[in-house]
Amino acid sequence: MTSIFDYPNPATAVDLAILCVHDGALRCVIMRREDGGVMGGDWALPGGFVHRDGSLEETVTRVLHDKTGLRDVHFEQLATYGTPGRDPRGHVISVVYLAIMPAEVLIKGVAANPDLRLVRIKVDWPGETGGVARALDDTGAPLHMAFDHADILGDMVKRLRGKLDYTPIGFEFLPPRFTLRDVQAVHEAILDQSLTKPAFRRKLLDRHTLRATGVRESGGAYRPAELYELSQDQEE
Amino acid sequence: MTSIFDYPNPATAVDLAILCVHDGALRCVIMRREDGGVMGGDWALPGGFVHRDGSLEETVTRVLHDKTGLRDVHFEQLATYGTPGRDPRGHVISVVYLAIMPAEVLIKGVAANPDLRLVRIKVDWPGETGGVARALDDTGAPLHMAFDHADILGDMVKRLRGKLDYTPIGFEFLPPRFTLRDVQAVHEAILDQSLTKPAFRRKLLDRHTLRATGVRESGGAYRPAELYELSQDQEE
DNA sequence: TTAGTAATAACTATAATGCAAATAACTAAG
DNA sequence: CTTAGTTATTTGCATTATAGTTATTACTAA
Repeated sequence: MTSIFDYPNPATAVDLAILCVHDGALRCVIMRREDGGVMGGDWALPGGFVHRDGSLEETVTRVLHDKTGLRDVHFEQLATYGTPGRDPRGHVISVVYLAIMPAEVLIKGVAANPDLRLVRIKVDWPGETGGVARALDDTGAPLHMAFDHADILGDMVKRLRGKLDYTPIGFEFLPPRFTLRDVQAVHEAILDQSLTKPAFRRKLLDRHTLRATGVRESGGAYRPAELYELSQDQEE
Repeated sequence: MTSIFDYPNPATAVDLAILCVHDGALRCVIMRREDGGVMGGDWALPGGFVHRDGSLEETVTRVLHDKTGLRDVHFEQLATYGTPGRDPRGHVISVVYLAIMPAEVLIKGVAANPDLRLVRIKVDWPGETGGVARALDDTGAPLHMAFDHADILGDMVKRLRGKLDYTPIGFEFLPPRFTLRDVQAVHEAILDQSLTKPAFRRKLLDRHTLRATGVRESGGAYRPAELYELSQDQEE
């Protein structure tokens, strides 16, 4: 019997935007391309092909672990990109996922693989206008992204900005216990604008049900901030 | 040379949620399944496979035209579903798109194909909580959806509700000229709750730059409402 | 003990929103 | 020609949310 699988199908891949917020900026993991030079691009999002009878989520988990050694990370689907010609190897449809975690976790994962770099993501448009994003190295020089990955990173920033106010996604960038200033730093990095402190505090305490732990930050000079955590029912 | 295309890939399909608002309810096109009986489901979203070197957008246009005869319709990506076992024919990854148009346009398209029905979509959860949706026929009886299509319809409602306030997506359900009451009817149908008229007017005239045409509704009894249109710069 | 700094709280002004009523525009009937 | 009936549109007010400023508190370091 003839099956749809006997016809030439495009291949399906999963690409990951592995993210954290560090030093006041949104950062993403990019990977040096092995077969570079075919196009101009030298850097790309880490990814892998979806195997027959493997789920998209399994593929995300596999790619994430293969590249960074990390497990048990929050991820969610961004969008799917399928324009022919976007990959010079052939027709590849990429389902892109965001993987979000605290900076201290991701920095360890990136250190384990010399092909990976954790770069600053910068956009030239305000708010949720949309457009491409650039990946900047530590000196501020832009790294050229392969395929349509600059567009994908732009869509990623737009999505994060849109969800930040109405969902608890910002907390995925933080460890289980965090100060309110930490949350504000995450929001400011993603929105690329400074926010007024008291207004932000109140909005936060209203919208997401945070629980004050009573425990305070330690080690720093000056007055220590209180540590908060998400109350159980809000943790998705 | 060995290529990734020599390995068994899952097939990629595009499924469409073809939508309008009519008679105070959000409605979607569903299709009688040819090979029904394999699972319990008899109705599904119309779809088609993505051909090698064909783009996702081309596939959307093709499926839409093949099933309804319609062209030049607004569409946008919802999400991608790839759990193995969701389709009994084999491992199929579906990229789902929303296609949105005025009711009078869609009703004509559905009439052209006896396998299609335009059914009311109903959810049991408030706001943007999320969950499954049900498809109801004209008598209010639920029609059983095949595969994971009830989940997809639920995600669709959630997405529409989320975008309604912050994007001009609601206007895609309306012809180029419309009354403010028409816009309110679209919002009420999608949100499944009634809104207060003056507040809704103001929000609309602030957020989206509408232009009053000076022309008035004709034919109806009682005071005719003024017709508005989107001002050029807001039309996406 | 005291100065310095950041976290937190209190206060005030402004803007957004929700509700209720009043006015305007039209049809249809007397 | 007038009037009742119905819906569109505008207006005004009460309420709530939001932003910005200032004061207070808690801690470190000298």
